[in-house]
Amino acid sequence: MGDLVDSFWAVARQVRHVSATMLAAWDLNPSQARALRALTRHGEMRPGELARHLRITPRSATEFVDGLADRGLVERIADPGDRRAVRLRLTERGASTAAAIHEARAEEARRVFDRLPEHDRAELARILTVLRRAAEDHPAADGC
Amino acid sequence: MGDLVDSFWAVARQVRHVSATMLAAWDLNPSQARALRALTRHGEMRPGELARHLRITPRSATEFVDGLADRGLVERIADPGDRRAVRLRLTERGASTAAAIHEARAEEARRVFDRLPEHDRAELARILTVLRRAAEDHPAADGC
DNA sequence: CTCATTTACTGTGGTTGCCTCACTATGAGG
DNA sequence: CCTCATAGTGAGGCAACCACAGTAAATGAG
Repeated sequence: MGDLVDSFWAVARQVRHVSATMLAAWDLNPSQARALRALTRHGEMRPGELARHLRITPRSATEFVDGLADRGLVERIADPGDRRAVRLRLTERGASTAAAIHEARAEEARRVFDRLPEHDRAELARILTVLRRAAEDHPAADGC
Repeated sequence: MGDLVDSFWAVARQVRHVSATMLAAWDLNPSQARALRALTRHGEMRPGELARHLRITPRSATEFVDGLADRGLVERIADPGDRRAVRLRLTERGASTAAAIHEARAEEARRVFDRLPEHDRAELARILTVLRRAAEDHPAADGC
């Protein structure tokens, strides 16, 4: 039964490896990719909100945004209603990068999970969904 | 299909969280636990070997061993056949700690995977094993 | 209006967990 | 011996986070 955890981690390592290899192509680390993704999903938001989505401190969100802004993927714009605040918006380039990454994620999934027969893949998806549901007493952070 | 990866990570986060909580009880981080485990599994070994098992550099292995030695869980003993080398041995306390962690891992697995009906758990185990096998062209690192 | 309190972000300066590089001591082959 | 490889480790660095404190602006009580 501890074996289940072992197997789980073994597969997780594979997925992470494939994933990291893929992201390297855009010179982004996984966290930055997550940030990009949260922005794509939920649209314009403030650093504090981003922090909550990624489950990091606001201070760290500032850094992530710095990194993404340096690469021209997001821009900080003034919040019209609150002059303390900043709003984060994907640039054109940011949006297309996010889309490309999303596409590549599917490819990545294929590379790892294609070894499974169709039926098993569906089973796996179903079972993981059950596990996932079960834990989401607290609302979901944005995916990894 | 990218959903599969998402679900996978969502569950991975759960397992990691439960796992980290558990390890905190021993004041060990996940890497140290892995080291302990490798030593339990494969017995006495040298720091270089440990590094290979954990897929870290030999330099980092030195640090891990420092940490474990400080806690009295492993000891460095002289290699009889090579005076440059050191052998790592679990102390009594190290061995029992490793056993306790192993036990707790099973408990942890139960806590996450117990929500599944018996049948699904078996299916999951089977499917993960297939995925795991498929990737082990290069030999497995030790768990986690 | 005015002042205390709260909120939003960010500068400074850790800590952790790894790495690279270079060094010492030792072993192994010609 | 002398050279070259190998085992472990000291020194120092870098990335990804964190906590704390500061600044600027909003908000609410009197």
